[in-house]
Amino acid sequence: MTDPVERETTNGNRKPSATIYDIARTLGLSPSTVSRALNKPGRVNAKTEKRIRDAAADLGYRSNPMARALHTGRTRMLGLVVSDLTNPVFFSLVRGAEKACNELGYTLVFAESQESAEAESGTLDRLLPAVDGVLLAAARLSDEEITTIAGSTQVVLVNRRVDDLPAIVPEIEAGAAQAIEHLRELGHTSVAYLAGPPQSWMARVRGERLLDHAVAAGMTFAEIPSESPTREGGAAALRRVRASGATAILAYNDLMAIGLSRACREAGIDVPGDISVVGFDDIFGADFANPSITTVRSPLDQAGAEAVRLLVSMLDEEQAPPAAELTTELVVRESTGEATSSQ
Amino acid sequence: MTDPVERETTNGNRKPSATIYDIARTLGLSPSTVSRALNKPGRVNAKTEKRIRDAAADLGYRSNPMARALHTGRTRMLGLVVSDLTNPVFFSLVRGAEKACNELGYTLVFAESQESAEAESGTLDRLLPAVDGVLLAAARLSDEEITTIAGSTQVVLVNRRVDDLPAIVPEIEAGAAQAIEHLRELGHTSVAYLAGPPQSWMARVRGERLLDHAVAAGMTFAEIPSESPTREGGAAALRRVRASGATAILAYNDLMAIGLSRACREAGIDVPGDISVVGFDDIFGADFANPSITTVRSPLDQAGAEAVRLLVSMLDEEQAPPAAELTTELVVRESTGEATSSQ
DNA sequence: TTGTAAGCGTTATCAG
DNA sequence: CTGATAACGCTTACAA
Repeated sequence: MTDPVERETTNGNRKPSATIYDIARTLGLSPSTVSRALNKPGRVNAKTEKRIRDAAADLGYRSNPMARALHTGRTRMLGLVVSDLTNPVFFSLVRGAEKACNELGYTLVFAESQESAEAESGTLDRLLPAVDGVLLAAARLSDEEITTIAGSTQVVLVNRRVDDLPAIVPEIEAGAAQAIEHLRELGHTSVAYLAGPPQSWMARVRGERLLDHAVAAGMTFAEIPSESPTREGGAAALRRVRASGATAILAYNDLMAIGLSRACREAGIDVPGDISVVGFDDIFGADFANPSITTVRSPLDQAGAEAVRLLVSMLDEEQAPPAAELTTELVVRESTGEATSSQ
Repeated sequence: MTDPVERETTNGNRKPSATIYDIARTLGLSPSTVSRALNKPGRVNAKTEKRIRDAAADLGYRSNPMARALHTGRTRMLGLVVSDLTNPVFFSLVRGAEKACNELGYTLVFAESQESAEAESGTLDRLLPAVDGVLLAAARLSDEEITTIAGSTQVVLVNRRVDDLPAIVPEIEAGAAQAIEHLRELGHTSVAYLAGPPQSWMARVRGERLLDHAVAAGMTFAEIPSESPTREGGAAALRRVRASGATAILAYNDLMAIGLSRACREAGIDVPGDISVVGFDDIFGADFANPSITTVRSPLDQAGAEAVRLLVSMLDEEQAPPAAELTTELVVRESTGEATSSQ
């Protein structure tokens, strides 16, 4: 086992990279001095520090994160758990998170909590002990599961709230208000919410706020259940959408809005001529869909970045940074228009 | 430092999770027995093994991957480096890779090699020592940079070739043939390739193969440069596209195809009436864009999964698994039509 | 079948 | 300012 040749075979072609011991040996110093020089600049004689740095560069030294982690208990890795990579909303989230991680010197570890919690537990079991904390953007996890996770590691929720756990959630109230106001201006008096999955916190809350504002605007409001928060789910809801008699539909997300408006057109129902459709999130494609989708944009990339910053500040036991406002914005496109009195 | 209270404060609320020592102690066994029981089923008395497993579950034990890695040299983490998360092609890649990782008991670590190699080196420096190997789907990395990386860790390239490094690349030849054949059948005799970035291996090779087949089909072939492989890049190429006089455009990717065909419509040029547009990849949105895009689909999710499997087999020094054929498929939609003799 | 002990590469404490 | 030395949690000869 101490035989270098033996190690090499188990290592594949990965040459055993240099350690602080190697540096120490070639310089006739002690490993602890090397460690200090590399991590605590200034606490070591300037000249020796330089010699050490040069030697390190020479040998192509890179500190072994595992060894460091073993001692410090910190891996400088953050986990990101999302529920469904198929949904483009997560792209911006991932992107924002990855960017912030980089800036803060962290590495992003990735997991998709597909399907049931059972199925994914293997993934989470592997993920959790490897990271200093996790971002949870997993609508499918139950509150209990989340509480459990929060018991064993630092957690920041994204797009969801559970108890008092730290969470980054773009404003929902304002978005609902903007959407309803837009429809009101167009003369709609009868709207329906094409709901997301009942287990989804965000889907429920959007529905609630939409209801609030619709009522306040003196509108008729119906809630239409759906099979899944996807394009297929949106399309499949067509019958109930028609049956509702509403002149405007607020879909839980853009995926459903796209699916629904396409299904409408295929059924000979004009969007927005016969019916208006509003989505949420402003995902990739909402602008070039046919019709393009009027939507309430959520700054998910910012949310990802904010969540990372919050998590890191928690790890460092600092004051949380002043959370940037994650404001929502109505983007008006082709899928909404004047209410038709006919129908 | 041995004081538990002291540790707790540095740990935040993360309760110091149980170790094999804890299990050993509560059971009056030795740590090595516990380790064996958990990792080498069968090499320990069945009854004690059960006791150990129960105790482990009881204490909520999870093995510390860092500690294990320190000894074995294997972290069971794989890196995935992509060049630009903004491009939806990568979604499927990430998804496929994540899925395969799960199945094989690996964890996926994620990095975006945005911008120049300089900027990202910090990221890579952090990533490389933490993983057992990397998937490189980074068109922006130079061949030299890739060779360097391959010198220090196991590497599998995706959608690209460099020297003899292991690579997963969906068939290109067939895709080019399919696209050209489709246009030939529609009567096009004059086509142009809206090129991707010259540094991109895939962009160059697609151009070459397209040229081969266009020539073989007796077509006129022009290559149009572009600013960037994005929707904006596609739209910005409109002038040169018109100037080319080609009746059909083969865009380097769907993003460009979408951008171009939209720009055409806005300029009053009908797609496919006046000009046909073909894309590559079949990204999310290609089917609901307006017009929907005829495209050569690459199975990027399969590619991601295959790449992971290949990498893992290399790590285990096994025979590479019989690589599944990554076949390409022409998806005909609205953006292509009969060639117009006018123009 | 089980226990003992060494070592993986760091960091941190405590002397010199 | 620098050098021993003891952890960190786990695996694996080797011994019992």
